[in-house]
Amino acid sequence: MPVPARTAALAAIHPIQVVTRRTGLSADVIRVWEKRYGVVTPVRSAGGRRLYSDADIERLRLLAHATLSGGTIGRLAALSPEALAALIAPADASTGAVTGIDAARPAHEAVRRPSPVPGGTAMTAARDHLDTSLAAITRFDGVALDLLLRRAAIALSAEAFLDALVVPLTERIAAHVRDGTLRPAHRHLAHAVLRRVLDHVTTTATPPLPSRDVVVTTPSGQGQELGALLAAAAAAADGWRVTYMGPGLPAEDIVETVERIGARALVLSLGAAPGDRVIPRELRRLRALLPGDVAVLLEGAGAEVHRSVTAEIRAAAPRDLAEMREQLRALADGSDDVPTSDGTAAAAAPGRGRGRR
Amino acid sequence: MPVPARTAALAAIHPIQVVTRRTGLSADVIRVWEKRYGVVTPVRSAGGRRLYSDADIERLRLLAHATLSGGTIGRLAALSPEALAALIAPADASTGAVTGIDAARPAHEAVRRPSPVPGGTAMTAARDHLDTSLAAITRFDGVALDLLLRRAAIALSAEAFLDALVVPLTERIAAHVRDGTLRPAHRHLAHAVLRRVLDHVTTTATPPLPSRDVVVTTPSGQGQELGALLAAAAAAADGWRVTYMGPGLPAEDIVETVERIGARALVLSLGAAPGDRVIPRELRRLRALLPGDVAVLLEGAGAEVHRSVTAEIRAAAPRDLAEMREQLRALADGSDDVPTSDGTAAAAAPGRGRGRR
DNA sequence: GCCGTCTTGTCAAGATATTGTCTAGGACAA
DNA sequence: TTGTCCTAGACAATATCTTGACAAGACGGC
Repeated sequence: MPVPARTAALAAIHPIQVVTRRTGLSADVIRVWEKRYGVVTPVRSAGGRRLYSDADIERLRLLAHATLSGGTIGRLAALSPEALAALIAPADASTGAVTGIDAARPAHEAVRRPSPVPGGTAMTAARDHLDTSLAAITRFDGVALDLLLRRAAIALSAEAFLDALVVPLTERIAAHVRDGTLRPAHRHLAHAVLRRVLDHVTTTATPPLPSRDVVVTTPSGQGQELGALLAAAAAAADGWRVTYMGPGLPAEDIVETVERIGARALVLSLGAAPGDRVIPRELRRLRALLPGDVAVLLEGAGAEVHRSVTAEIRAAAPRDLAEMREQLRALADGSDDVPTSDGTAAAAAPGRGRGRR
Repeated sequence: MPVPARTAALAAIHPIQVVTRRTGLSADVIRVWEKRYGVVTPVRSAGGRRLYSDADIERLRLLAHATLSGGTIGRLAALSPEALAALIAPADASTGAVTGIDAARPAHEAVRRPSPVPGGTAMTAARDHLDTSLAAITRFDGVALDLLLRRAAIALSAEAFLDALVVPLTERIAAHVRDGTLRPAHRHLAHAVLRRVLDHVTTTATPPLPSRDVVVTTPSGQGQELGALLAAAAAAADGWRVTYMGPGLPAEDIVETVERIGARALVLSLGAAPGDRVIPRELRRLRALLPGDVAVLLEGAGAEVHRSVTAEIRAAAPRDLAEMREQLRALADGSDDVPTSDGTAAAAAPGRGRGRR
């Protein structure tokens, strides 16, 4: 195996506690795996303490994921990193993306993925994270929440993190604020942290190499950006190169962004704002200005509210993140059609070029 | 290891207490780190007292943050600033990104980074960053901009990064959009990236230890959050523990946040919105609800616009970041003796040792 | 189905290593 | 004089290490 020439990455300097955080394994397990199966061979400090390299950590994390999928460590321990990755990839491709981030190492290869279902274990794991996160919010501990979420993003797959943790978390927060268990200030704090973490997930999960481009934003008049960030993170974890533009973009600027980037898809996040007059107008203007072959996805509660306009501008309206993923994938698989919620094919006027420079 | 002749331009003039304030480390720790691990080598005054340069402080802050993630100071101390930064922001997927994209040129160029912190040339260094950043914006390259800014934040000191790069950059962008050289879409892109980077700077610069707390937000009706993030980053770099709450917070929620956290100061960022009726009302409500010993600072163009209210609610109105820093520092110095009129959560009483962890 | 064996994660105890804080005695600065 | 800073050493709190034991499942044979 070729040795990467990155000094920082080579440095084997992480004490076991860091490995604990980044792999989700207990220190005991890490040690016993080393002793019984020789999964890694960390160097030792002068005082005899184990010092792990990023590569060690990466391998441990791969193993941890692989065992979650059912294999026994005794057998997996002998496998090469490639074999491990191959084993995990079919079950959970997003791992590759998120993994690449922290370990700064593995390639961004397998972006394809068949079965989206993370599995029952991931759900229960996510529930734990959910409870601890809520506890942190309750005691108004933003730092702890930040840490917990980042850790969860690593421990869980990107998909599980978003679907089984972030989404339920925001819903629970909203519910608690409604029934008075939490104050609005709690929600603000949580949202501030969530924005930060989601932004982080998005940028780190975004594949560096040229790939399918998608622009994510919120139309003019929409201030709520959590949904947009969620969509951005989901798209990024799914192998799209995301350009996130923040909330409240006028139609002209959206169009210009899409054209300059040459994006194939545009995801707009719409909060529920019944009776809103601005949004429908912006959406119509958007479709008029937008190249015909750019697919438009309306994410969030607002898509339901403005359903007639949604149909009118030939936009897809995924019900949730899972549906959005499917539609994005359909888009990526070469078909220019995005299935709309009611089944009609949306978008795609392949004849008209988009006139890129 | 080349030993660069230290330019007198970057005066090493800070006594240890300033370092204490700006890093969140106790004087004991700073001294013992120097003695045991040689993390910095401050010059001495005629009387034998340590005098720290800004670069020293920056390094100490990086180290303090790096230890937070679990690394042991004994090993971290030997690391280069680049390696440290990579450790703190393991999310360096963007590095891989650009490396991969223009892989045409050898990676060495990126690794062999130049100029740590030249004193008098700090401004020229910042000018370079400014130009390259503007170029990235012009060609609509958000990924490159992100990378450039993060690098600059490491290469320059936090102060220089904010004052000599970010602030001028936003001004130049605004000017270019005005005169038509850049499109609004460019500005949106740049702001989206800037928000992300500033948020990152804020969190990484915020001292992990209990220290003086400040809450940064934007009052209800203010959507623009770049200024608030800028102020947050500046305060964090100055040793305050920042709780950033995002834009558009109603007075009640601001007050509740301040009280729950036990913050000593509140920074509100106000954009220029002449004729605004909501802001003055919110500000008055705020002062009425807020504990009397909480200092209020109004940052941004809006403070000028609402000058009468500013005076009425006994708020400071710094003209720029430098002035805000001064006022914050004065607050930090003076309040040692100021008794808390209200018995709420005595916060961090400085002076004696502060509890680690 | 039942029972022994193997696998695997967790825990305990006793010893070291590492690190932050504190004390004491003295010097310097305003 | 008073407050800040310096050095050196002592000390307490964590983190980690090693060895060994053990419980819960998984598995295979009867």
